[in-house]
Parts: sequence; C-alpha cells; structure tokens
Amino acid sequence: MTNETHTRPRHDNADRYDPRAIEPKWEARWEADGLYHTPDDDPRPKWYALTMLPYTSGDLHVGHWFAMAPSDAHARHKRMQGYNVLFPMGFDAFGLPAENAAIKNHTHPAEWTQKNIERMRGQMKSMGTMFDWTREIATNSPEFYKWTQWWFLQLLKHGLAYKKNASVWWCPTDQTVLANEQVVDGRCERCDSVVMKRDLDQWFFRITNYAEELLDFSNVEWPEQIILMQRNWIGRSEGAELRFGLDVAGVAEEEVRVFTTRPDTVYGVTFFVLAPEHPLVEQITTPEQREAVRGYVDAARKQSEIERVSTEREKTGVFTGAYVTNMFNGEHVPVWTADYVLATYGTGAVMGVPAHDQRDFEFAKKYGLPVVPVFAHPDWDGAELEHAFGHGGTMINSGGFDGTPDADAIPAVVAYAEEQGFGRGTVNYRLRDWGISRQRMWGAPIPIIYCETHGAVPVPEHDLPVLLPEDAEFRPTGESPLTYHEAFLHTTCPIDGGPAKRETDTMDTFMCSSWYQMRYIDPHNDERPFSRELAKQWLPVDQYSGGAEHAVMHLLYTRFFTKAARDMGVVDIDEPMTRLFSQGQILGPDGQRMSKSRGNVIAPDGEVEKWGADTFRAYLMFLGPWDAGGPYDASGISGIYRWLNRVWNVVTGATTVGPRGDAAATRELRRWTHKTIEKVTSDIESFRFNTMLAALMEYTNHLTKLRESGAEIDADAWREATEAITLLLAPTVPHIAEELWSRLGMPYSVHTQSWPAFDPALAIEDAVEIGVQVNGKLRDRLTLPLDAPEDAAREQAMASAAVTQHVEGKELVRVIYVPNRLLNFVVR
RNA sequence: GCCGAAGUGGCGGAAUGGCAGACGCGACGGUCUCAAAAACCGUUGGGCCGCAAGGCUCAUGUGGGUUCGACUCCCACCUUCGGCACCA
Repeated sequence: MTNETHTRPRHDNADRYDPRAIEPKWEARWEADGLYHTPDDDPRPKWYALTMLPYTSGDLHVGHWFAMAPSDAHARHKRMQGYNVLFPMGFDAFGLPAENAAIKNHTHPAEWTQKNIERMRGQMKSMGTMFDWTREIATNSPEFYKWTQWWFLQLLKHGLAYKKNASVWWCPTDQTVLANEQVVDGRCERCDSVVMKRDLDQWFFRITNYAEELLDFSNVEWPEQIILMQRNWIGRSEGAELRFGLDVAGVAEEEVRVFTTRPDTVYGVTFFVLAPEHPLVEQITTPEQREAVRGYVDAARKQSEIERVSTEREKTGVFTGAYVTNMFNGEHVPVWTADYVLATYGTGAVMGVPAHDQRDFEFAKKYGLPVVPVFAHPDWDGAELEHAFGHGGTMINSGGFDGTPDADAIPAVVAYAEEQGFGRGTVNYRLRDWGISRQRMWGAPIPIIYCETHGAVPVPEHDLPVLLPEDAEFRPTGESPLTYHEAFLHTTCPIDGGPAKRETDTMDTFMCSSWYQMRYIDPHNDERPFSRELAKQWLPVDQYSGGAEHAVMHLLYTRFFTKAARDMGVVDIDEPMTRLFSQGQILGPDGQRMSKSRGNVIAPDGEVEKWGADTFRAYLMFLGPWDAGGPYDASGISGIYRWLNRVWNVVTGATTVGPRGDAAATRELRRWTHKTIEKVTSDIESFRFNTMLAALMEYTNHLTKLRESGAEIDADAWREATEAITLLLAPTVPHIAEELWSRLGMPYSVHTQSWPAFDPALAIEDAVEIGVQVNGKLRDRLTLPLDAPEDAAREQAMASAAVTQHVEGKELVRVIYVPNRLLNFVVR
C-alpha cells in the first residue's frame, strides 16, 4: 500500500447494478460447480434445514417465495457459520387438486403434475436458492411411494394400522365421495345437491397409542403457541368411564359406558344422551319413538361437527323411549339422542347432569327434564337453578358422599366406583385415530390384497411398489377409480396364489409428508427407505419451517411417524424436527387466502423479471415479521431496488481512501461495522429478517454519507466495511453479493466464506442519549458517557431548565435511574 | 362455537416494562432536464402556541386496572386472520 491518498480507479464502476445480467450468470456458475451439492462425507458439523415441500398446484406464487427465500437465507447463513448444510427440496404431488384438474382437462393427473413440477423447479432455481437438486423427491414417483407403502406395511406389522367403519361425505347426484372442502353449506360444491354421509370400511393408524408421548415437547424447541395448539388438539382429560345398566329387552348389551370428567356429579344424572351415530340408538329405540329418532339421526348426519358442537346453537334431541339405570343410586333415567354429543369423543355418550354442566342444563330446560343439584355451590342460595354450577361446594343428594368437599369428591367417587364395579378412573383424549383411506385415484395405493380365504393380506415387501396404473379412468361411481381398472384390481393371494382383489383405496397425502424428510438423506436408495448410517448422521431436522396452517395435523402426524419408526427400530430419534419456525401466510390483495378459485393468486414472475430475484427475495423478507404474513402489496419493492443500488455504489464506486483517515471517524466507521455485524447476526438467527434489513439499510446510508462527504477514509476500515456488508448480504441477496465479492477482488465464492466476526470492543458506544422524565413525562434529553453513575446524570439533569421548571417548588419523592436509558423524577 | 394468533401514522412496520413511529413505501418540496421519467437531496403522526429557535398537548382497536412509568403486564369487550381431523 502506498502512502499516497488515492481514489479507487473507476474501471469497474462504469456499469450499473444490472440484476438481469448478473443473476443468470452466477446461477449458471453455481450449478456448473455443484456449489450447492451437500456431501455426506464432510467433516464439518451437520445442519439439516428444511422447509415444507410445496404442493404441485401450478406456478410458484408469492406465498412459496415468502416461505422459501427466508429459509434459504437462514440455511446460507448456517453454511457460512461453518456447518455442512443439507437443504433439500421436493414436491408434494398426490392429492385432490391434481384429480380435479385431470377431470377438467381430460388428462391423467400424472401429466398435469409432471408439467407443474418442471415449471416450479425452474422457478425455484431462478430464486437463487441453495437447494441440493441431486436430492429432489416427488411423492408421486414410484421410487418414493414404494416406501410410503412400505411404511404402511410396517405400521400394520406393528399393530398400528387397523380397519374400521367410518363415514365420508357423499354426493347422491355425482355418485362420489366428497372432501370436506367440497361440501359448502351442506351441499355439493359442484352440483349443489344436499350431501349425505356414507359408511365405509377404512384404514386407520393408532396415533392415539402415542397420545401421552405426543404431549411431551421436552425434546423440541418449538414456538409455544404451536405446542399449545397440539396440546389442545390431543385434548387430554382425566375422568372416569362409568357403566350404566341398559333396561331394554331384546338387546344383547346389558350396559352402556360413558366417559365423564365429572364422575363426582353422577348422583345428579337425570337423563342420558347417545350420539346419533351411536350403534345402540337403532337397537334401543322403542317402536313409538322410531320414526322421530330416525328422522333426527338422518338430519344430524347432514351437519358438520363444527355446527353440532357450537355452544351458541340451541340444543336439540329426541327421546329414544329407552331407559338406563344409574348404578350409584338405582335410578332409571331416560335415554335421548342429541347432536351435541359426538360419536368420536369418549364413548359417544354423555350422562346428563344439568345442575353442573351448562350444555346439559340448556338441554334439560328445553325438554323439561329434572335438575338435581349434587353440590351445594357457595354461590347457590338453594333456589331453583338458573344456570349450571361448575366446581365448588360440598356434595349433597349423593347418598353416603354427602358433605364431601369438592376437592376430594372425584377421587372418592372413582374409588367407590372401582370397588363396586360401577366403572374406573381413566384418561380420555380428544385426539382420534388417523383415517388414511381415500376413495381416490391420485394417491399411493394401499398395499393390501383381499383373498376370500385369508382376508386382508399385506402385499409382500418384495412386491412393492403397488404401481398406480397410468390409464385409470375417472367415473363418477363413488368408488376409487382403481376399482374399475381390471388389470389393477385382479391379482392373486400372496399366501395361496388363488384369485384375489386389490385394495382400491389410496393413502392420505399426509402420509407422504410424514416421512419425506427422512428420504432426502438417502433419496436414491432402492433397498431401504434410507440407510441407518445416513439416518444417524443427518436426523433429526435441525431447523424446520412452514406455514402456521400446518401447526396441528401435518406436524402431529410426522411426530407420530417418527415415534412409531423409533419403536419399530427404524430410527434412533424421538422427534422429527428439533426447531420449528411457523411463518405467516401471504394473502391475496383481497386479504383472502390465495387460491386459484378465488382468482387472487399473485405470481411473482413479472416482479422478478423487472427487479431481479435478489430484490424480490429481500422485499418479501422486509415486509414484516416472518411469522405475520398478511395481504400482499408490491408497492414498496422499488425501495429495496434503490437500496441495492446504493449498496452497489458504495462497494464498487470510487471512494477517497488513504492511510491517514481521521481517527475519530475511523473509530465511528468501525463501530458501525461491528454494530451491524452484531445486529444482523442476531436477527438472522432469530428469523427477524425485516429488522435485519433495516439495520443493513442504515449501515448503507451511513457508508453512503461517509463516502459522499469526500473526506479521506481510513483504507483498512473502508475495506473492512465493504467486505462486511457484502458478506452480511450474501444469505439474503446471493447474486449481487457474489458479484460484489468478485469485484472486491476476493476469491470465489462468497457463499463459502466465513461469516464476519463481531468484536464487541469495537461496537461499544462512547456516549448515550437518555430521556429525562418528570412523573413519567418526557421533559428533556441528556447525552452522557456510557454507564454514567446516577449522581452525574442527576446533576446534569438539574442543570436543564426544561426539567427544573417541573421540579422546583415540589417535593421530590423518588428518582428512578435506568443507566443508558432514562432518568425519572417523581415529584408531588 | 371451540383452539391459536394479531390490531401502532396515508400504507408495510419498529420499539415486548423505560425517549412511540426505526427502516421502507407514498406524499410534498428541491436538484438535474426543453419537458417527463429515472436518479439523487430534504421535509413528513394529529392539534395548538410561536416570526423563529422551540414549546405545549393528544395519540398504539374499545373500556377498565396494576405501575414512578404501559404499545408492552392483568380483566372485559370488538374486529381480523389461521386451524377444527377427506384442501394441502
């Protein structure tokens, strides 16, 4: 370095920031070099970063970019921190929309899906993401769904899959099964017919076996609200299962069981309710009541559960004509059926205690059923009840339990019930077993063969995959289209070789997404779903991210799969994903969820073409907190582009530098550099991309002012600044960072560099401005040395007229001093 | 309805018990230009006082409360968003 002051030559400054030139250039270079290929044999510590794979719905829209760009930035940052980062991508390709598109366009869903995959992959590459495309998966490929079928067989082998009868929505006009989404106000969305329920034999997974363990989140660092939602979804309740005697002649059952969280109120039972779907309803209904009950049950089955359990709606029900006996007091109480009782919760029955349950109270009032208080609640004056009383008080009208205080009541009654054989204490969960059968064609076939002799026989593993035919037709018959594909349907029994038929239902697409993260680690393995060694090396996912709409179902199913896999000896982990970030949802400009049917899907292609991928990535990260989302509005994007131009000018432009920069100014510049490194590092680690970018903008603005002041800047400090800003930008805007790095004369690639180190000594401030308040109102500001003592602050504050005019002549009660923040005089 | 979250300038947002409005958009004014666009520079929450410097005051969905001090904590309510088990 010479001692002469010089201006950096302008040879590289003739051209302006041109994303259209530099973005394709670097993407081609990265791809040619395999820069983003993640080796398995890298000695650095591993970091498995994953973002939820997109459904192959068509084009990549703004929401996809909103999910992927920030997670890419985070993964890139981890790479610069020295991790061997695995950041794969794939396609969730089975499901209803592909089938709908196929019906509409008279094509096969595979065709539509493949076209979408090609397009989306290209769009993702143009985003400048560091996805390792050598590990791409598509859940509709036989190489993948072979192993989805394998999972089904393992779950079956370990007693976690079973068949039972369950109902689905059914359109009598279209003769087809409907998804919940296709039922709008009780009608078929396509033909507007009133829908009904149909009962079918379907496959279920015993996720409830894991209910208790799924409530344990001690091995994950997940957001509290997601944990809370999962807890509530699982819905653990302690209580008792009580037996009631069935007083109906000609019915095989002698009793009916009920789950209650309030066994201590059992002496207050004045009626009994069965869910309309409860199998006993049909059996116990007396001939006089039959017509009314049947009509009621049919009507109930046309309603959604959301409508049925609404506490706002007036309760309805019908008397069955039958009675049960309360074993505790020998009383006979009438059995009703009512739609506010769900067959899927508890035992599908409720013991009606109107005095102590508000829903039961409303029901009893409406139908003139007696209300018998069995707790003397402290707020109760002994008059007729006007509403139900919850916990509190002591037991009354309860035989030998009278006088028992509320706190002891439940254990006492449960102990008595167990002693007498009336029931037992138990735990109930709201969580239900997971139904995975779909009467659809575009999914992984369930690998089961039905033989007249041997029943449901699993397809032998060596016969997997059960291939989905490529020429199935779509006929509105209500059964899987596979039923009508003769070559698929007819097969032989794996046990005796006799004629047999295949299961024609396919699997819920949530099965694919329950284990896909395990496949990325060994995506081309055709012997096993993945190798044990690679699983040990890569699992679990260190950082997962995806839409908050998956808080419960997908994220619970994949936890269940992982725990089941552990118990089957397939993996050694308890949880699939250690850390989770739930990003918000980008809505259409109308504030609604983006969907093709609403016509509010924003494709980013035009913006990307105009401003470049870097600008668009940074804009989405700048919009607001990543977990917030909200309606999309492109109006601010020019600000990001202008900022990147300023960065370009600062880094590549002619700047007066020299060896004798002013010492104070040099100190100030280095303070800015290290403060920014600190802020950007902590923000990117905690996914606060919007404030990270704000800090980078402030830093850029400072550098721009400094440079345009024309004063000589210390050459080393300036060099440090331009390199730092380029490195700090690399995760967010990978193309321009690579170009700037190259123009700084640094070795390729910026993305393999180390993250800049933060030096706290250089970042520290000499002086701070604090606020001075009187009685909490701001009256003045003071500039003080860092960590100034209270005495000094008070002395300086009392020299200010703005402060003293509010203090003088009053009694000083208290002084609150928060160093480097504020000083507050409390006067009277 | 139930579960979870959010409400701050004209707009996106910042600040999570300590100086409300960082950063950006937009708007307004200016530089450059024949002109416009682009680019760049400056101003910008409302009201009041002041020629000005500046000062006063109101303001974080609504209503209460806790605190020296509340966007932040507590209670009630309103509105919006996500999920509610076959959309994914």
